[in-house]
Amino acid sequence: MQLQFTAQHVAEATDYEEIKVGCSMGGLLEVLTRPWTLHILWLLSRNGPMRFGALRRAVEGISARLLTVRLRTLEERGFVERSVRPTNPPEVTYIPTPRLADMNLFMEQLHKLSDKWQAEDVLKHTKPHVS
Amino acid sequence: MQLQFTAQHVAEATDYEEIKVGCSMGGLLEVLTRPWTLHILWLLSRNGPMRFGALRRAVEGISARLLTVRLRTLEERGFVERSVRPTNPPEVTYIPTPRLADMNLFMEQLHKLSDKWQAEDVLKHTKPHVS
DNA sequence: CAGTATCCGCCGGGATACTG
DNA sequence: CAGTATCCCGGCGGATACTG
Repeated sequence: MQLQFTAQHVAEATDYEEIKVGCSMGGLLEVLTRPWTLHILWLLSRNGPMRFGALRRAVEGISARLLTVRLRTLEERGFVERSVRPTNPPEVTYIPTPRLADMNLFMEQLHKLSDKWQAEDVLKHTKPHVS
Repeated sequence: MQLQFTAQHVAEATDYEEIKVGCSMGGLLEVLTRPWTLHILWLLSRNGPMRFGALRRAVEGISARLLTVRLRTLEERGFVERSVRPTNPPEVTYIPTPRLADMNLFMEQLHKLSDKWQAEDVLKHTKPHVS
């Protein structure tokens, strides 16, 4: 949209009450922003299929219980497929779906942006005064 | 890894433990996935500048306290600019920055995806059996 | 209007123990 | 290995009251 906003825009910034968060977007955001969720998706979309244990170790600090809960939700939402090999011991692998591949596109974009912004912030922080 | 930002008195009530991801992405995700944050950004990036009250009404269910906390963080991270007109009553407007405009790009993508996925899910639900 | 200060209830999520 | 069941605590965030 627009990059620059003038004082006029500020003055006009009144009655926006009618605009709400879109329904499908709202539900999606609610799921994606639960703790660890994006981290899990980020790992799976970059690494490809991962076993439960590997995921558990990669997502440092998460408990088994919560990882299970998150993966179940992601499975319901169609972001991962759960593949079980009933061996002994069992081997459960979580496989990214095409839907997750779609998400990977903009997760990479966000990753690039985060690098760019961090670089900007570091510059600003190490050079607080203009000489 | 993470920039130190201090808004002690305000932030201490919402002091999340840092999620370790090992790159700039981690700190960003940690901020963005706090409750309401993406909703706020989504609204601002679509609507342009909004006043505090309008934002409060648009982000249905959020309390004034938490909205303030979130906006402070977003200001520190450079996603919004806070503009105060010391009239009586005061008029405070939150203005999207170029950085938020960058984010808008992939938020729109995510929005499109969310619509697409919802449509898919509805189809799958109304047509459980393939004829 | 746009916050801030204070209190406090609730539940998300960790820890632990156990199973197929 | 990949979970599930249960208990329990900390702190997130809402509610309320107040101010410039």
